[in-house]
Amino acid sequence: MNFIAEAAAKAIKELYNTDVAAADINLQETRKEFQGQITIVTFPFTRVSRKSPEQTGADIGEYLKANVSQVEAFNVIKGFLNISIADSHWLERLYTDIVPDTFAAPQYNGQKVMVEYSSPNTNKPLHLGHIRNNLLGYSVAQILEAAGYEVVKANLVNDRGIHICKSMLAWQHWGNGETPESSGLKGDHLVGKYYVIFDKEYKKQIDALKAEGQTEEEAKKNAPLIKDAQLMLLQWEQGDEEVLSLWRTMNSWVYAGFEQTYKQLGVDFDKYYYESNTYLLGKDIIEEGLAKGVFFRKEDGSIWIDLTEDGLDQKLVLRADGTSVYITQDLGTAQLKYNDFGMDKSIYVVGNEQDYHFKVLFLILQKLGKAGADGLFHLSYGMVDLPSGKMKSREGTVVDADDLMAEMETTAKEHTEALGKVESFGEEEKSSLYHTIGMGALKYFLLKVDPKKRLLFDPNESVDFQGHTGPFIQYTHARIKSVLSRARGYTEDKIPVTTLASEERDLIVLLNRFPDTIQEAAVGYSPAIIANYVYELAKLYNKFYHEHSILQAEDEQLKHFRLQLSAASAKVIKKGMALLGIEVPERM
RNA sequence: GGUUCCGUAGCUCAGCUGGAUAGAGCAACUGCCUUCUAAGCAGUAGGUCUUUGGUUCGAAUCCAAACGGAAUCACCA
Repeated sequence: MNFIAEAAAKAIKELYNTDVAAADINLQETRKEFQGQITIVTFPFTRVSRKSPEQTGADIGEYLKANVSQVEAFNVIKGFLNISIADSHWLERLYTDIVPDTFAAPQYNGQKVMVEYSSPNTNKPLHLGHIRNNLLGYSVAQILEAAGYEVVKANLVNDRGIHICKSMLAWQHWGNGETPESSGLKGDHLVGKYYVIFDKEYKKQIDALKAEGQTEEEAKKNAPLIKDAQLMLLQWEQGDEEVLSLWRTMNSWVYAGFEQTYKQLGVDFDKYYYESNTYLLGKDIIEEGLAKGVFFRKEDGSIWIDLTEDGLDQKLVLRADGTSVYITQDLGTAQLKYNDFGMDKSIYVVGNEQDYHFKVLFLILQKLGKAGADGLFHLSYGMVDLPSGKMKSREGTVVDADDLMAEMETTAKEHTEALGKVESFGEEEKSSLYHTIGMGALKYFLLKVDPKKRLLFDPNESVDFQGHTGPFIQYTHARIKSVLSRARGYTEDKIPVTTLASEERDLIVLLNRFPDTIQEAAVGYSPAIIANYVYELAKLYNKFYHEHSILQAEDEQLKHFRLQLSAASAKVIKKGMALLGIEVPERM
């Protein structure tokens, strides 16, 4: 709608002899209770017009009508100038922009971006919080790609550390050689089971020591199990073959399990990083920082950075014994990623509980003057809470990812069967439909909310299938496809329609906004913007569908026009949902 | 205690680069399937936008303070 802003700027120049940049003219959509599609707020210009808001609006309106061919009419209500754009302009948009296959196709912007997401620990299965992370990361990657970036999806697997040793140790003690095959358990669940066992036994030992008179703190340190776990970690770091071999075995179980879950979720990665390979990185960066005077060494030999001038604290970056801490690794990994891909931007999809960590990490990289440091971004999302509060894996109050997905499919099946529309479907088509709908409901539920906000999930209240939901949008798509298939073909030619019904015009106006919406979502790293847009589109299409007959339109030409409009709507719904990682069925 | 984030209808959320009478969905109530898929459409009801100040022609939106909630401030990751 740039031409309106430019014309309005010209109008102000000629009418009031004042220069206003077109970009400074605030255009908004006309509210639906008024005539027109575009509204200019005239209050800001009363200063230069020295007239009332009404008169100013009328002046500019007259000018636009006289000088801009697309402007057909206008009305002024208080300080609002509502402009009606001629239907010919909207039809032009439809046929030259929206209908062609190239609509909203990515235009490479010359930039490369890495999106790191998922980044699981290998000692327990994925839960609902990980699902939000995975869906966000995958969707943001799709959105950035659609916005013109070259995208690398990365997964940094936390496959080492004390937590994995805990699972390994418990398995050695109480596993009796159990394997995924022998137990029938998915590998990640099997390993998770031993993590829980470790914790239970560890607590028993703590209680026993406390009964002997030790304090809680002492007991936690002195329990034999935790000492064994620490010893095992040391052995792992020294390359003890027995420990390494068990570690490899158990990790391979977990990976097989994760792969299955990722497949169900429909997410994937271009590059895997493993902490077992990266945990020693970063030490050369510490040296570099010392040399540059960014870091300093304390008397005990530990190395720190002072961030008090930036409103933060002093932060340890290397222990006195020369071993890494979390941030040491992350410094090294950031460098490794940049060396591998040389990306312009690097997005970390990590929960907001790590806000402080990333603030520090990015600040350090900037102070070191690292290439790419300005392109770092922490996509910080809110935790998923249950009505009872936070999910805690040790207390068993987590919503397991695999269980939840299975439940969603079952619920989708029940809903669908109750509606009795799938009698003609084959078994394979049915089960694939249930998966599509169940995952659609879950994904949409999680993605429609602003990533920054915390999310409340009530396991007792099933995810809806009606209203502002994934299945509603999927249904709208299937509904359009059904009409299109009944039409047995339609012309691709431009139909010489002259006037549009209001629902038709509204649809074109909304479809026309899709490319801008993608950009907006990319800038804000927000799938929620896409989710809300697609919902609005589906809602509007259903209104159109209800108000106007397509196949029984007044004449052949109108019928073809409405079929084209319907096909365009289906296309945008499908593309929009794909940006969320949600599939859309041909029929349901 | 310091820092950061959040507070919109009974519930879940949009709206936040300041603009018209604050919008959806769920739940409740009312209509609409002999007509292209009723997982739909239309309607009724539901609001001190946490509170108080400030800036402004104009504030849910910006600023400040208070209240309420969350996270974080580890030689854990």
